[in-house]
Amino acid sequence: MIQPTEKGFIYTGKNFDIAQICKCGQMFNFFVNQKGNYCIISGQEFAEVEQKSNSIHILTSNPSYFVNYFDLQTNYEEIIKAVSFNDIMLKATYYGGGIRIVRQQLYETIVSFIISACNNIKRIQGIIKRLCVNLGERLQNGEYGFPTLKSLAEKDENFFCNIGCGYRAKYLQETCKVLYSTDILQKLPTLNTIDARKLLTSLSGVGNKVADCILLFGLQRTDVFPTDTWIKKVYHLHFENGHSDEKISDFFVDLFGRHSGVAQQYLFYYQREESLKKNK
DNA sequence: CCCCAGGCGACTC
DNA sequence: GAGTCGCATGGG
Repeated sequence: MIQPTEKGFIYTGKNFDIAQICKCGQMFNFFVNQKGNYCIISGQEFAEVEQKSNSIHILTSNPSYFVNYFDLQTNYEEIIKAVSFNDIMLKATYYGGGIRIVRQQLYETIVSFIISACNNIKRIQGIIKRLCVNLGERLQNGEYGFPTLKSLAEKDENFFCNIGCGYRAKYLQETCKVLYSTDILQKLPTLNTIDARKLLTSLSGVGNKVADCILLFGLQRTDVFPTDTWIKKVYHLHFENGHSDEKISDFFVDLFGRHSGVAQQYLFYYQREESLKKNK
């Protein structure tokens, strides 16, 4: 399944599509290079992913980091079987069968999803890129890593404003400072999902939806179901009309249980790609 | 010009 | 607890 090479490693397992992984809205710090390969920056680590028909070539100086990052020890075929019990999920898992939930660094996830609030994905990527170029360390290949928490905590509201964060500037400044000067980041992984969500929503700029994304993408809690505008479309099209975000989230957690977060990614990707196609 | 984007916080009742 | 509103900025 995982075979080391001189330049990284090769993955020959199932359920891996790098375009789907990048486009399902879980991470923002990536780009497509001249060869058409997806390049991922996570923290200070970098990987170029070459998707071939029967194998995934991952070029990186830190293979073990990306074996963990891409969640390669988890069997997604089992999860797909478990959640594909109705028509819409059969379609969504067929459509996005190569999605995996990547294991991102916690503070990077918190910062990224504060930026994501009421924002579009292109602009989120632009803001994060500017964060990296302004504050991140330069990597060997000329790209910039994600800034350290310390460097973020030292910046004032004006800095975040100037790189285009809009009204999220204050949230970012406050939360980075709090994360740097407390033990919240160390404590979060030790808490159960309910208590971790409570602690997360005490942070500036973190409400229920952003907290659920942090729980899912930064703390690997798949028993949550982030409800955003795309999920609301799915809910209204295939289930019921109305209801608060909170109720929609509860409905889907009841439906999907411990696989809720993964199911959410299939539905998000399916609905968003379908909508984008129609608008072309 | 418009509406929308992986919402949040403050305020109201 | 639920409903409204302002918030910055850019994509389409």
